[in-house]
Amino acid sequence: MGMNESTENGDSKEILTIHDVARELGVSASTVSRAISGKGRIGEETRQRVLQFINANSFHPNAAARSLAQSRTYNLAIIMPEVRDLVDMPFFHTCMHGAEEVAQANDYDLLVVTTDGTNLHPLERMVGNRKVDGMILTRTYENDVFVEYLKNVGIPFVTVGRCYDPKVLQVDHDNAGACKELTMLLISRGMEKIAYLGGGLDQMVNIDRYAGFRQGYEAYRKQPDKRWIYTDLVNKNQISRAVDELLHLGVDCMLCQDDFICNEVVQELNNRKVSIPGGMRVASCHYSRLLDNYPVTITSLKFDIMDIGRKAVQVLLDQLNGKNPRTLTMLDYEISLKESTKN
Amino acid sequence: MGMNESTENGDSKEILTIHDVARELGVSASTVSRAISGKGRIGEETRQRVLQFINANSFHPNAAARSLAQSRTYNLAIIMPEVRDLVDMPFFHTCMHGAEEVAQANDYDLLVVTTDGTNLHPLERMVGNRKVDGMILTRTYENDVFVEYLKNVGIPFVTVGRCYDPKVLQVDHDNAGACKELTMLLISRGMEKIAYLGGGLDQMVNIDRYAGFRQGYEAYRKQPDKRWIYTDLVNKNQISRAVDELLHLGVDCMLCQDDFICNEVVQELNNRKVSIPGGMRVASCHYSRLLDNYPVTITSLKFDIMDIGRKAVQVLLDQLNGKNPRTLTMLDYEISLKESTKN
DNA sequence: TAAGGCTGTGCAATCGATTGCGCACATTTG
DNA sequence: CAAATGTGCGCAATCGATTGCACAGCCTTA
Repeated sequence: MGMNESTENGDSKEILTIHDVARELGVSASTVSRAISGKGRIGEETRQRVLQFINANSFHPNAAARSLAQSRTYNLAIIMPEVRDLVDMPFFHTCMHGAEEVAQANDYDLLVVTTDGTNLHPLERMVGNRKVDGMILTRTYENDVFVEYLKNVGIPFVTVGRCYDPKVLQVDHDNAGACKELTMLLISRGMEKIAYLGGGLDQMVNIDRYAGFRQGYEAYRKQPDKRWIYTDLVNKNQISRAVDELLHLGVDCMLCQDDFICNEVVQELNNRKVSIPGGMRVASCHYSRLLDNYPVTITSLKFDIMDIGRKAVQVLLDQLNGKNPRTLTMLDYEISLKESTKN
Repeated sequence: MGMNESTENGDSKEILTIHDVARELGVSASTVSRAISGKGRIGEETRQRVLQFINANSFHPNAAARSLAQSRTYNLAIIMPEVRDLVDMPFFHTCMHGAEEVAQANDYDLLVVTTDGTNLHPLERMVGNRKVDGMILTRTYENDVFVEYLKNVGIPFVTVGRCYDPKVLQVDHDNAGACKELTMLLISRGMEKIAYLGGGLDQMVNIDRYAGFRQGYEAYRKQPDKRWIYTDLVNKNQISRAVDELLHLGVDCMLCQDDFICNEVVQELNNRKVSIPGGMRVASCHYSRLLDNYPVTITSLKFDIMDIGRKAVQVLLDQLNGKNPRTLTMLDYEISLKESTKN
């Protein structure tokens, strides 16, 4: 071995530090740091030399040391509901992937944390720990404990979906606007008696969609009959009964709050041999591939869920970088008009 | 203000360091550290006093500082496939939640990283960074680049699902064993001509299930007819054609590699007005709620997917803690015998 | 040509924990 | 009672980056 100690032995298993790099290049560690960060004064030539070496040896500065020095972790947490309610997990997961995409593009990492919505402990640990720079809350309720806690400790965070506190950073689709537009469209297509099938008004999204439905009617200076409106459907039996009652009442169209309810409604109609759209028109305020199962294509609102995660991270990063993002970010939607509402 | 400077001002927004705690208690930082970690020599009384203070003030040691000192991050990464193939994302997500559950229980955090399966860059960053102590690979292929890379750099990792390299830590359900048992059960129930509908033999799980099917036949010293066997079904059309052909061949039973294929098969049979189990028996080597949509209940294998994530983290933690876990961990399954295979 | 400004770089402190070592005191032992 | 052993705790170095400050060398400018 004629070479010096710093010989790389075949494959470079040893992970370099900034000092190794400095020594190798005959400069000081500060210089290397400045070359990487681009902050501080440094000669252009030196800078290139360092950068080149770093790329060639795929050096990455130790995350812990950097965090400690900068008080910044380059980590974000996304708080997910527990898996129990599997039905709408795809929403959260898709959202998560959107978040991860943007995080990764900005050299941030995303920690997943699931909670039951009441136990603050995991959050407290992360906050005390200083393990993340900010958080994304994927599901919040009225007077949410997490929201209140995070406001209190002053950690940057964003809610996915509208938050009861307008001062909190939040990203959402325009659920109300979308449902209003859809309702108006249905009315304009000649539907006179539109039933609304919803449930779970403890969640903002459901509140907004229902409000949108009402606004759609109001825009035409009309009123839906109270008997056409359900806002407490949470299981199959209730939906089944609602469908029965609405068929008796002779409504034109069943506007479903979401894909699950819509899926049930379509099946109930199938079971009763009611054809769509011949015997009944159906629309959904949210699309998912659940609605792909049927021979008839379903009119629905389409929200790009990944976008919500992407935007949430963007907003959070803006906040962390001192740009002041708008408090409420509204995302676009699309109305997909299909056979199920042909008149 | 008669009190000293360290007065807590209403709510304690300031995050404490170990030194603050030490000063407050009139001990040294080392003592606090030892009280928390339980390592080193420390008097029991002091220990309790520190612990009590820490709990009362919800102190958590700074993660970055701890990482730096210990060269341990208490982070794990889970590498997820890209969202493109949404169909089997639920598997990965469920797995992720299992992993997160055990991680959280052990005061570890879980980073989600999605990759396209070829781009090493995100992994290289995490390794160079030292941002995680170990990784979980949720999907691996023959001679997987990630597996080879991680073996090379010597970071602890576990694969979800069987790995081509038997020396790698891996956690899986006993797919082969389960399919063998299911096949035998079907044969024992009088099915003579069992068709196998599968596809995607580039993935271990599919290879294993198919192998299990063959073993089930072999255990009875029988052979399935070649024409009953499909191992290349990847889209609806192919499945539709396969169902046609198999109906012509007059098979007894259609054993489907997974829930998606099974779902298609059931629909195709419905479309052709073939009743189940009257006209054809159907079984699936994997259950999901996709199979809940039908009036007839479907015989299937049930694997607890969260378990696979849980176990993956357990194995990884064992590895990190110096216990030598077994290389291959096999998980239990359940055979759910339902109407669809009544003879 | 001396004074002042600018540039590139290194020194050394710092972030907040962990941990080997040594000291003081208490307890046991011959 | 002196020596040996054990216990509890503090000192200070360490992990690997970042960053304010000082200094050397060069370029302006009067």
